[in-house]
Amino acid sequence: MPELPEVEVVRRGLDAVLPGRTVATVSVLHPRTVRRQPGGSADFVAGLSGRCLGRPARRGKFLWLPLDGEDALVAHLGMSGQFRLDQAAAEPQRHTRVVLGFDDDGPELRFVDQRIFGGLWVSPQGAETPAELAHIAPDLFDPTLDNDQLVARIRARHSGIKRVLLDQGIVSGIGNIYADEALWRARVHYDSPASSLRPARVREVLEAARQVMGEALAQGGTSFDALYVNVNGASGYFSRSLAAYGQAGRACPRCGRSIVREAFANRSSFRCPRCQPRPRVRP
DNA sequence: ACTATATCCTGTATGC
DNA sequence: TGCATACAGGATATAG
Repeated sequence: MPELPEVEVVRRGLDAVLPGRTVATVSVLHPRTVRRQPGGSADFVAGLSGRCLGRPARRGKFLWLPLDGEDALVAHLGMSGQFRLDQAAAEPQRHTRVVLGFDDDGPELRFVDQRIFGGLWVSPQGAETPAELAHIAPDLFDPTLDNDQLVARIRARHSGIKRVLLDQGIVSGIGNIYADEALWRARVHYDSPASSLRPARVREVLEAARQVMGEALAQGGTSFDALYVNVNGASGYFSRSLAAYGQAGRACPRCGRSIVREAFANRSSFRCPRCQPRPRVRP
């Protein structure tokens, strides 16, 4: 599942190949992929054709490519979205949803997405920051992030700490994997009320999230299967470094107790029962 | 305003 | 073997 490190790997892959190239052809193979485009496929094609791409930017899990002029192509990978750069003659991947061809001999850009939770759209005047992302908070690597203000916002929430970490309007880029890993590193239970954590504790959680995502990025991201790969189709290697996420029944790398899996908000949460005991104050 | 949940989607794994 | 069910979980609309 692409979270900040995986999306950043993709951004870097696109950055190496796309800037300065001009879109010649746009094929929308599944309308759902452009569901956030006002005017649908026709407006998406019209908005991209003939445009020259700039350097890709990212906020949290969102990517965007400035277009010549002031607009931008915005992308979210969702659960299973991939950008692939392949020569036009190469066999198309199953679940290819959108293809951009260019006016040169370089590779075409394919958006492949099995589950279609991802999407693409053209944001008018979105080159600087797309208006549709106004509600997405800065991520932990954003130089404009105000860490003290973030700590205060987190502590102002009446919800469990993991729910708050996953709220992209508070801090962006963290998903289920890195939330569990950060909480394991900081030895915090996912249901600890955010408002009950001391500021220093919240800072520790954020620093743990920053660290684990930084390490994951250095290893090319976390891949469990072919659903997350870079623009060349290669997997990242961080899954072998996970301490908690997906490790139910395996020994906690710190204390040896068995990691447990628990239902959490229609999904799963993994923790060490000894390092991350349930807090006395229940939410 | 804030919080929680249902929903979208498809391939894979598991159970009977 | 075949069928049904659970599961993976991003963002968002909607309900409370």
